[in-house]
Amino acid sequence: MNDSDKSVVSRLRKLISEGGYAPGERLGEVAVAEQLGVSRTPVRLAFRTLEQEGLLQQAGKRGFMVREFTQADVHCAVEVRGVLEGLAARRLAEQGLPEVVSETLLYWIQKGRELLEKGFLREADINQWSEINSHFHGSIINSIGSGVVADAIARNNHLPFAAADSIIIDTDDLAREFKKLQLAQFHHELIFQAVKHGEGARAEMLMREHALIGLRYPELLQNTGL
Amino acid sequence: MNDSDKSVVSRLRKLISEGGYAPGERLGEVAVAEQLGVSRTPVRLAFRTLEQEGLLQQAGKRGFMVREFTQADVHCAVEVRGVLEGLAARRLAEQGLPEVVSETLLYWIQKGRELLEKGFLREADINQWSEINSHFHGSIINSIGSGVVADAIARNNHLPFAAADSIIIDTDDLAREFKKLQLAQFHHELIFQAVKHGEGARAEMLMREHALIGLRYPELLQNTGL
DNA sequence: ATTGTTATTATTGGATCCAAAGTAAAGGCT
DNA sequence: AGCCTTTACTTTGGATCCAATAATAACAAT
Repeated sequence: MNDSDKSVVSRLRKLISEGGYAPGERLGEVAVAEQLGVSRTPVRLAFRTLEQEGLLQQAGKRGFMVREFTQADVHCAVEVRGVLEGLAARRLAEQGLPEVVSETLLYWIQKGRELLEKGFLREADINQWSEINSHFHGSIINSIGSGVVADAIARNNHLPFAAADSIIIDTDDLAREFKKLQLAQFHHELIFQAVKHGEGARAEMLMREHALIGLRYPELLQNTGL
Repeated sequence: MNDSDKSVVSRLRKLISEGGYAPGERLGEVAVAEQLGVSRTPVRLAFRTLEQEGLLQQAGKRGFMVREFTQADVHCAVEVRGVLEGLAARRLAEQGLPEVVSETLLYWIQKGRELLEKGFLREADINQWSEINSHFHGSIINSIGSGVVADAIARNNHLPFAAADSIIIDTDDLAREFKKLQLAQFHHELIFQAVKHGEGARAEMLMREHALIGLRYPELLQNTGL
């Protein structure tokens, strides 16, 4: 298992988002370099990248520290993804859904149906949903004729809790997660419908609501019999 | 007038956005380093930062090139700013406008009034408006209790044409620019009103429309007698 | 002549070295 | 004894060196 294959950036990103460093902790170049078994140079490069991504922030005049996120930050990050993906969906609806994109979206919707049709969720299904989900969203984002929106979303997704596939939190309560995915799948189908019919405003609003699934839905799904 | 004071990042950012390099042009580390009179190291660091900012992109497997932007990119970048600032305005309206923020916003609104009340525009006024404008927007963005939205906006603003003060384009037709600023000022007042009264949806929509001033308004202001 | 292979060159990535700047610590002065 | 100053040390920024790799050019073979 060659560990040095992965770039320093992604290794650090992983370490940070998995809590390998405490929030607010100051990161020294030498310390991290030794820990990762590389020299200071790649670490210095990585720090700049991670600062731009928002995972690190400057610690006074000296070096960087792990950025700490509040509950409000999490909420905002999810809303940011919502409005940005909403923008993408609206534009796609407004400028007309190309046939190839339509087919792609339908393909991933179908994949989602197949995954959920057995009526329950196995732990192994989670990665597969993640795949399906990111393809569905990616297809929309990348079909609006400009990479600017996709870039903005990608940058936001660097915040670990903001990424679209952070829906899955609780692997213990697979029944509830199944309900969540069922709802997400339904959202996908609604969004496709709206985009297909050129209903920009509806597509945008559906997408914005869709983003909130991971945020406020858990309690509701508990209590309603849905 | 020490030129090496400014960091390599900002010098390069300026060079790129002012067209010092052709879009699509490939940038070599050594060439740029020599041009700026520094070693390769700070240039390498800067390239990573500028890549994250979206001004550079990877050129195949080797190095970076100046990213080129289409008309669609410009349009999207402005809309991205619109939805993000719209989100900020909505949240501020929803969670209630704190008194200090209210006073700050009123202060900059007043400054705007004073700048425009003489009924015409001098070239020297442009920088002042830019100042007023960024303070107004900044106050909203930074008052929602999380830096995530502000960060996303800041990253988007790195695209030179997306920044909020890129309203000013035409210094030749100051009469038309005056009309534009008058309208922008009016928008500011409307947005404040909406936020003040907790009208989240209205505040959001006004802000989104406000972002489009630099994009589609020129022709209209020409023809309507407004 | 064209294509495939090889060799040379250019350019980037990583490591190390040196200088500059900041921080902490120790000692002296009031 | 407390505070200020000076000194020592830690840490980062910049430059240079070496190695790895991609691009290019040259050469050979079909």
